[in-house]
Amino acid sequence: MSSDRYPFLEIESKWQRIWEQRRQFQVSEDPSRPKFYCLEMFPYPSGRIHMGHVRVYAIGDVLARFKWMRGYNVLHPMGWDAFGLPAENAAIEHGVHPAIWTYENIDYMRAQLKKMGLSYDWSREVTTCEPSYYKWEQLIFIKMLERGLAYRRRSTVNWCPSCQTVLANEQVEDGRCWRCASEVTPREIEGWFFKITAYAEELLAWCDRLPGWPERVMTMQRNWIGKSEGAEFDLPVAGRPGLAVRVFTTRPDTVFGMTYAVLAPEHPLVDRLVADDRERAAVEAFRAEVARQSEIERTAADRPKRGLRLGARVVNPFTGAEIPLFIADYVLMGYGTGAIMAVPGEDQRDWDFARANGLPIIETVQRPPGWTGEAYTGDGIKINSGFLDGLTVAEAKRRAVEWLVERGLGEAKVNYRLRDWGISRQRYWGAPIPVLYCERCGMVPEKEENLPVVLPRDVQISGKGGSPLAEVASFVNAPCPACGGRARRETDTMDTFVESSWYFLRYCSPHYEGGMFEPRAAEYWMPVDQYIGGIEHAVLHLLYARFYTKVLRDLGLTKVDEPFQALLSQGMVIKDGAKMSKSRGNVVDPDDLIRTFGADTARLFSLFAAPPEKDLEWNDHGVEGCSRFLNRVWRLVLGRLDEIRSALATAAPSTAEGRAFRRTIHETIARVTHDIEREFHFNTAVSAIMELVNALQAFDQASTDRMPAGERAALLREGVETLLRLLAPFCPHITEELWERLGHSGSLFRAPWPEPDPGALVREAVELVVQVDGKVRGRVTVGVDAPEEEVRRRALADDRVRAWAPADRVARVVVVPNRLVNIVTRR
RNA sequence: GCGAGAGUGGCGAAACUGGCAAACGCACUGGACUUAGGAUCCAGUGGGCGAAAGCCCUUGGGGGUUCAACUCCCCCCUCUCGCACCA
Repeated sequence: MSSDRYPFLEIESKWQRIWEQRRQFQVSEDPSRPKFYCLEMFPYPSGRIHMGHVRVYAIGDVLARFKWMRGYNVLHPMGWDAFGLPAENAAIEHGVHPAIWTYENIDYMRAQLKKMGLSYDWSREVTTCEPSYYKWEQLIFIKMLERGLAYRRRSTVNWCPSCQTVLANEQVEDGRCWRCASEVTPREIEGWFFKITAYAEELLAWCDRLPGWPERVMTMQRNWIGKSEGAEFDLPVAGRPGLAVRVFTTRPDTVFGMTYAVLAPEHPLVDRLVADDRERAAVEAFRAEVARQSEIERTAADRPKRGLRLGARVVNPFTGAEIPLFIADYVLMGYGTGAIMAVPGEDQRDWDFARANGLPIIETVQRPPGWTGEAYTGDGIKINSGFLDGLTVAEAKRRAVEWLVERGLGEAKVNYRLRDWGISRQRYWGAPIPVLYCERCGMVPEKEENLPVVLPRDVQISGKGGSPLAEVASFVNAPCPACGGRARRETDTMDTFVESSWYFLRYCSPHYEGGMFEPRAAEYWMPVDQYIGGIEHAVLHLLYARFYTKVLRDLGLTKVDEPFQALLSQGMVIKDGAKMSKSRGNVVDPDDLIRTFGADTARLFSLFAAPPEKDLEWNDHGVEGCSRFLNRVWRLVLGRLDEIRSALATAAPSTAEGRAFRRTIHETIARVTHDIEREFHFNTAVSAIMELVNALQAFDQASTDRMPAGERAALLREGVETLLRLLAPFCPHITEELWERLGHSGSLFRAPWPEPDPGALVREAVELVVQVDGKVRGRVTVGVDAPEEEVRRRALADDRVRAWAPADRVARVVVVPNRLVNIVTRR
């Protein structure tokens, strides 16, 4: 089975060694050359790489090597997102220290990646759990603290009972922990936040200015930021001067349709509004009922809305009318003011609630004719709305806000769904938050010269809850940086998404000791020209990194507004229709794959089987096909080695057959270049290369006697050398080896990417399809750009065409130059 | 419910700004070479009718625009992903 295969194991390790010895992919800033920063999302060192890694790194490597060959100075780094919970869980389960577990995994996975033959500058490897790395984010934390961008507050947060820590909003999916899928529960806790909301508007605005990002991701980010424009104003409580319910609405035009108002159950005003013990008891019972529902139940679709009518009433300032006031579970304390005016005529939720509770419904927008729906949210002319009558919705919104502002009752207001990023984690394996709590001075940041605050190694990790750091006296007890008195260190660590929010900057100067990164290096390399990673980070890492970059910019550290120029979000690797997972037993192990078929085959298949943004269905037979293809290339080149080596470098064919073959070569160059550069359609680029191999083989077999030997050899050489160069980014080992065996001394990756020769692309003649009434009935061969009259005459002269379209029935002839002729007939 | 994307052979997929649907690969069938082959090479392979030449049909369904529609427009169906009481 293996005797006919090319010796991929030897060849691959040989070239991996040579590239490393030559430091082939080490780069430095070189202003004389255009730069290209190619980055794939760095992995978490979970233990072993999986097929998803193989795919994403193969995609990045094709791009990086392609850019190398096109003359770019390519930064292509790799590192480790090394802090995180699995390390700590491993410690709890197996008693191994998180650091040891992490570094062992890194060593293993680095070796695996090296076996893939990836063009990384390994001298820039970054590991985020090292003090020399997180030192700088501690420094930035202090600077953010000074500017109010980092702050501490008590709040209700998402608590994962299994991970024993707080989660950011972005890390909760369907009410469950993004990592372990446990149901999260609300918990009142003191914690640290980054003020990402201060950048909501800018993050949103730039969503329209990143054309290199997939629309899908931008839409998810826009929705996540969730900007809504409207008005905020007071509804005075009837008979309680000085007390008012502040409401937010995006539809100030509908104020005349307000028939009741609603507070969130936990709204602080509720306690002041209850009239007596009986009402208080009812409120408490209602609150308890709401609290019993889990997050998942609360957000389930079509949940009936439940509410409790309070004795207090509020006044609609526009009409002076007193309306009832409720607390209800469909109003959330966390958004807007935690209170709404209810307009059942124009809001479906209010409509549902009004119907269930027998409340009146007033329509304030003229329905379109034939309207049969319930609440109407479309555009139209205002009715039943006092001074707003006759206006459009947009005009009425403006006028209503003016009215509020003139009377000092309210104002225009923009709300965002985005919340500040909770970064405190009550866990050990993360970067310490560099602040202390002094008995006299209160909260005090660590002095810059004392950074890094190093995470101690010697801890007891029990998993019992609470940060294990709290038990380490030598860590916790430290002098106050302000007064020198007794202080206790913060024992929360930072969310690991903080490390990944700036690693791409660290790669620019990974050994720089004067700061986060060397400004000149970052100015040269940033932004990342092409970022590649999974869609699962659409509102996690990709939003945090954008935010953090803007913070660094505003601290004067970088000039870039956005970290990632372009984003390619690759699909999953699936097998038998489902994501690969141990429990399904459909996992393909990259080690096995590389051992059996070699890295070039593994790379080729993962690039060929599907376009990068789509899911890739793994198919063992398909892998064998790719292996077969590489063996064919191997035999093709070695079988003609002497002939090719003796040939002239370029061919000037004297025969039509030779010219046709040379045209195929150069058309392939154009196709492959276009597919890689413009579209990232590596699958079609590979198929074009396969077609070239087929053409080479056909030429090799057919041309032996019919062509001068020198011409044949020169064409074979041009074909084979072009093939190797086009295939090089995909399968770097076999192509380097064959390139060397052809007698080249330098690396293939120092050879320029081929350019199509315009002269070779010229055709003398083209075959046109002749259609009659849109159906193909014949073909004619004419000169390129033949005059329309001639094309028409030749098409009509074709025997078969005449049978379908006799001269007397021809109504019209459409000629598309160099493509086809369509003859339209009268019936 | 809202938003985004997608529906093409037995399978993964191609088809540039409307111009030969199914490139390339897998699988399958037949043949060659072989002691043998699951290696390699050659031929075939969307469906139907036909001995063949050829004819008809076919890109989720239905309409439309056009000389010409996988591609553009309208309606409908299905699937995937994201958001989901955000006022």
